[in-house]
Amino acid sequence: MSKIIDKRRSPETKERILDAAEQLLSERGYHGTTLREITKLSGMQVSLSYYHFGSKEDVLLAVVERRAGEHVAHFRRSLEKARESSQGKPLTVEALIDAFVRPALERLVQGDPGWKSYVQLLAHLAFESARSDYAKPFFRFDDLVAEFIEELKRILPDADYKDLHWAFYFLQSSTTNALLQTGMIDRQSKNLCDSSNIEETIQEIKSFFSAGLLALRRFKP
Amino acid sequence: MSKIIDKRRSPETKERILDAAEQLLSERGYHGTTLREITKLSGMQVSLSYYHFGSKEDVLLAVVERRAGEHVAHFRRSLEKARESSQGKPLTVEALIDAFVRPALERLVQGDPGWKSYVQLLAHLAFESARSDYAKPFFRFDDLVAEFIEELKRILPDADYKDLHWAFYFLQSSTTNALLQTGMIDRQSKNLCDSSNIEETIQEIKSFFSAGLLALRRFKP
DNA sequence: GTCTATAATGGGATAGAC
DNA sequence: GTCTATCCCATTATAGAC
Repeated sequence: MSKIIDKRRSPETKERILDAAEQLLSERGYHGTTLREITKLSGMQVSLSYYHFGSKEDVLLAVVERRAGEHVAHFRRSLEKARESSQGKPLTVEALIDAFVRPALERLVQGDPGWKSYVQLLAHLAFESARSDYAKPFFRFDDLVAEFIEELKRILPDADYKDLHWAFYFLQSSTTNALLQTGMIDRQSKNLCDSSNIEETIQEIKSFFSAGLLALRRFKP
Repeated sequence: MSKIIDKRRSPETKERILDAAEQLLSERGYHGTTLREITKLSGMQVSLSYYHFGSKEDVLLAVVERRAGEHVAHFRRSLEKARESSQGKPLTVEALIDAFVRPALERLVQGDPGWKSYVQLLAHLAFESARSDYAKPFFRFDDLVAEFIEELKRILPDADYKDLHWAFYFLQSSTTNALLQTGMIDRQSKNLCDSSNIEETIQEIKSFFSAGLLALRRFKP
């Protein structure tokens, strides 16, 4: 009882380091962030990050792994819910797109700032996976994408798989870019568009991409 | 005549450093690249990069500035050519999209590997401009985008400016992502789609986005 | 599990001879 | 304009006391 606060609680320490790492990695990138900054922000010692995780790359790994399962599960539930709502009938294209873009985009404005950092970090990693070693091990979304593509094929049975994949890829690109909230579209449109408005973003994605997808049906017998 | 090769030619030195910097910065990012690596790859001394440019950030700046003028001019010529081909009549949506995506995408496969590095570096900077200080000063594309939007409005006079901006933003996102050649779509589609095939990429972008854009016309009076 | 101290390396940047 | 040498500091990572 000599101390009011007992700092010796490993679980909290780990979480605090991960929280700080998540924030800084998403803001500054892997090479732009140091363990000193991370541990300083978390109020911990540098050596603790080595004790708990092993190396800098392991910290990044732990940051991603901490939420990865729930994140993927959220997508899957979202697709399930959409299917249930349609009661056996094929989904509408809009409902499918909504089920795909909402789980990630809503993280930007819902409660926990850690989730916002997480999805933005993932978005950056998706783009950096083109070049960087450390960004590769994180992408287990292929199965999930395959499920969405299959659902699309059910809605648009006469569309080519190839065209469907390309279209879905464009949807992914645009959604991932929207997650970053670069402010580019606000600037380009002289604030006619508001990328910080998530419902506006989702609505524009849905109406544009559903039109593009539905067109795949029309001219291909 | 005591030496066969006279290394003391500043113009060449600068260009060599810029060539190496361009390549490494596009492959590894700003924080992931060191001046030591750059000058080593170029066969020069570290101190020369300071003599010729001033700082690491100035090297990045010089890399971008070297080609920026020609790059923007290339876009503008591309739009001009499309207008000329249409002989006074409004462009087709497909022709406009082609004029926008081709200048950058063709750099990936046409001759000079420096240009490929340059456009990929720019693509990365576009995404990093969300967070990184050093990436901001590079984007002078707003006027260019405005011209494309105006041309779109001429083709689709009954479409909202807001929807047009969002649609064009999705086109930009998808094109920029395609420039990175992450291989994601190839993997997701089990090689049904080939992102290294530039004509396939351009064709898919054109057919998908022209359908989406044309739909903006239909349901909005 | 947490701390202090320190190793070992590599980073950006500069001085000064040639 | 180019070279060698070096400064100074930040970085990842580890050793060892508590």
